[in-house]
This record gives sequence, structure tokens and C-alpha cells, in this order.
Amino acid sequence: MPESHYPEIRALGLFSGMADAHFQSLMRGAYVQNFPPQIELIGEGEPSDFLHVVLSGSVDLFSTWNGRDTSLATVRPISTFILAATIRNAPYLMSARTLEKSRIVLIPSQDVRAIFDVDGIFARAIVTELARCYRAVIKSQKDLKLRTSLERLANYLLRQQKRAGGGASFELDVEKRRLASVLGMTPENLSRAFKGLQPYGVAVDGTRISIGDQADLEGFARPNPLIDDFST
Amino acid sequence: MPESHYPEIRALGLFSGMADAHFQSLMRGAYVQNFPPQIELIGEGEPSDFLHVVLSGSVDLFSTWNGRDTSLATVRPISTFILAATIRNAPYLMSARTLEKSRIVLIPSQDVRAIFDVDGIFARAIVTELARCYRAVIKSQKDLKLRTSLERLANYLLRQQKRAGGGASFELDVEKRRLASVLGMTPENLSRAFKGLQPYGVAVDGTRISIGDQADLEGFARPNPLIDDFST
DNA sequence: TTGTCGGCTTGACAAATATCAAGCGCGCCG
DNA sequence: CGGCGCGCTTGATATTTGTCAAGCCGACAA
Repeated sequence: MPESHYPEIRALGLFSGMADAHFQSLMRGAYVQNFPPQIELIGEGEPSDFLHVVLSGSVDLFSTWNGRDTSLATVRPISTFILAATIRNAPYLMSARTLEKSRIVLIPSQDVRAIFDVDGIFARAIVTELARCYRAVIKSQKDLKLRTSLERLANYLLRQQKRAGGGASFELDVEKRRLASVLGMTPENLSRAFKGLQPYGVAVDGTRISIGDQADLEGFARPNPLIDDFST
Repeated sequence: MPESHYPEIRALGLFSGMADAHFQSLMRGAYVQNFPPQIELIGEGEPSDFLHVVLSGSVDLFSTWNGRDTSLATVRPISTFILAATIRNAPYLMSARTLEKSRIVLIPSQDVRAIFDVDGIFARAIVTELARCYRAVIKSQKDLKLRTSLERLANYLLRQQKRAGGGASFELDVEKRRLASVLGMTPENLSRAFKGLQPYGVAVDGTRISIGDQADLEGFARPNPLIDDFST
């Protein structure tokens, strides 16, 4: 793979501390590929041959069962996905598709496992990353089981607002149909949920959201770091 | 802590391969305690001072928000819990309480992190365990988002049947109120869901479940290894 | 044995959510 | 410019799920 990509990958928490020789060794077997939008990168049930790293664009992780499907997460640069399947050498639990034009690194899973065994710092980084992912899913589980759809949307908006810089007005950066799926509801109900938040000062214009009364919305949403703070 | 417990802890996947000196070092700082039923061992938000290992009994992991609460998992011997919080040195995301009289080992988190850094085999075991836990939560997430409550119950019964040996008749080993919470429904609805499975040959007598027509129930439940097989 | 407590069940009702069908708005392309 | 097509919205309706109140039943203790 072209060495020009090395620095941005190297800068990832997962790879930043490891021995240079090991990093080079990982990169030797890796390759970068550009994908158009809406391409299915992997399908659930398939063997986990590669660890994926998103360099640019974005990727939707979703799952299907019995004719239904649901979005579980969105992966944005720069981060990895399906680390757990790679580590356990087990089949993927989720499918992945590009949402937009994306540049993605593929690192053979067996190389990752091999370097893991000889590089303590890399091992430490993998554990830290995996623990972060685990905790993120637990938070999402709590969000789903403890909150109504209106509360989930309210808290999502507050999180997104923070991510966008904290201003009173910001853009949704996902399609509403996907947002609905992520939040565990239908697109129709998402529409109604937005209306349901109007009394708390939320205004919607296309993908632009305006929060009229921050305190009011927070009073309804009751955000909680043990659910909504994805950094811990 | 009394050395009599060493063998059963040592036999745990997490500790079985590590150097003896390191294991001894971990055990030196650890201690075992017996708890009566319904004791809250840890509360969400507290700092993660100890890695816990359940030797006997069982522990309920649950969470609370805004006056509601939900059961997220049950920990049975012999296994650990709150590994991720220990690794990240972050606050617990879930509370834990004993369901019955339980014997539990407490290992100081900082010891676990210290030994992790010097024992590659231990590190490998932690990663494997963490990846297993991660995948278990993803499966649970799919179960929640892709299935109706009736389907969740049907698949739960099939899993429990398998765990109990596979016979047509078996015992539920959780209180129904807790089962309802785990499955994301109210106790009232669980009662109705059991009735809803009667047409598929499910009979309930107290905590005893009988599956009259295995194929019929499986045809309705459509179990899937990517959701229901907790071993991968 | 009898009383009581807690968990489970049931029924009636209310609220939340999904489904279906139609229409709207906007970008894209002929 | 006009007409699709697609995502979003809206309304009507059905289904699912939760809530509240009451009753049942078995475990346990007096």
C-alpha cells in the first residue's frame, strides 16, 4: 500500500505507540481501497479476514434478521471497525456499507493477531479500544431500554449539537431514515417525534436543527454521562 | 485470601495461561467475600476499584435512569464482570446486586492493569474475554432491535432449553419479573407473551416450561447463531 | 391451620408505536 | 421547462406495549 497513508493511520490511538518494525509489518500486508457510496463492504456471517480502518467518508454498520433490518452504528474517520471479530477470529455480527465515497484500509486479521502477540503496547491499545467499544454498546443498550423514543431523540440532538460545536443551530449529518433506524423507530415516528419536541424549543428545517431553549430541552432529555458521554 | 480458592479461579480462561508468579501477585491483593442475597455490590457511576469474579451464586447487572430500571445481564459462576471499566479505569456503567447467596472475589483493578502490562498471555486472555463480552452485547442489541417481544421470548426459551440440556421440559432459572426486564418488557406483558406462545406448543407451569412441538416453536422463533449463539 | 405477603396473572383501559396510503417538496435529468 | 423519483411528512387506523386495579396462589410463619 502507498506509504503516503502511513502517517494518518499511525496517528490512530490503536497504532500510535507500537514498535515501528511491527507497524511496518502490519502495513506491508495491508491495502487501501476507494469505494463508491452504498457499497456493501462486508456481510454478517462472513469470516473476519480483515480489520477495517476508515480514512475518509463514513460507514454504516447494520444487521438483518427475518426481513427486518436495523442500523447499529456509524463509523467515521479515523477509526476501525469489527475489531472484536478480528480478535476472536469469528464471523462478523454486522454488515457494513459505505454511506458516501470512502477510503478504507484493509489489514489482514491474522497479521493483527500475530503482531498482538509480540507487541505489548499494541496489545494494550487494542484492549483499550475494545473496552471503549464495549462501553459504547452498553450505553446504547441503556439508551434503548430506559428511554422512550422521544427521550432518545432529545438526547441524540443534544449529543449531536455538542459534536457540531455546541451552537444553538446545527446540521444533522445522517439521513433521517437512518437516524430513525439508529434510534430504534420508524421514519414516520421520527417525524412525529420531532414535532413532539417542538414544545421544548426544537425547530427543524430540513437537516438543520435549532434549539431554542437549551435548558428546557435538557430538562426534558435529562442527559446522563453514563449513557450519553461516549468518551469515557 | 485463602489459598483454597486459587484452583477454581486459576481455571478461569482469564487466568489459566498466565505466569504463576503473576497469578500469585494478583491473588495477594485479592480477597473473597460471601454476600447474602439482594446486596448491592457496586453502583453505576462509582470508580472501578475492583475486578469481580463470581465463584458461586449469581449476580444481576442492572441500570437506572430517571426512575426506571432495567436488567442488562446475569453473571453466573465462574466468570468476571466489569472487566471493561477496570481496563479503562472508568466509572461503572451498571450496578450489580447478588440474586442469591454468592461468593465473590475482588481483585484490585490497578493490580489487573499492572499485570496486564507485564504478562502477554494474560493480556491475550483479557482481549479474548473482552471481545467475547462485546459480541454478546451486540447480539443482545440485535435481539432487542430486530425482534418483537414474543420473538425474543421464544428465542430465550430455546436458548434456555439448550442450556438446560435440550430436553422438552426445563426450568426457568430466573424470576419472571427479572426475565421480563432482561427481555425489555413488563411482567404483565411477559405473562401475556407466554400465552401468546401456547399456539406454538409452549406450556408453562410455574417455573417449568414444556415445549410440545420443537419444530413449530423454532419455526416461529427462527433462532440465528449470529444472535443466539453466545459461544462465538 | 390460618393469615399474610409477595409474585404472578388477568382484565380493562390508555399510551406508544407501527402500518398503510396519500400527498408534498425538492433535486435531477431528459 | 416539465416530469419523475425519492425521501420526508401527514393522517387514519391497527397493533403492540404499558398502566392500573384487582384477584389468585403458593410459601412461610405464627
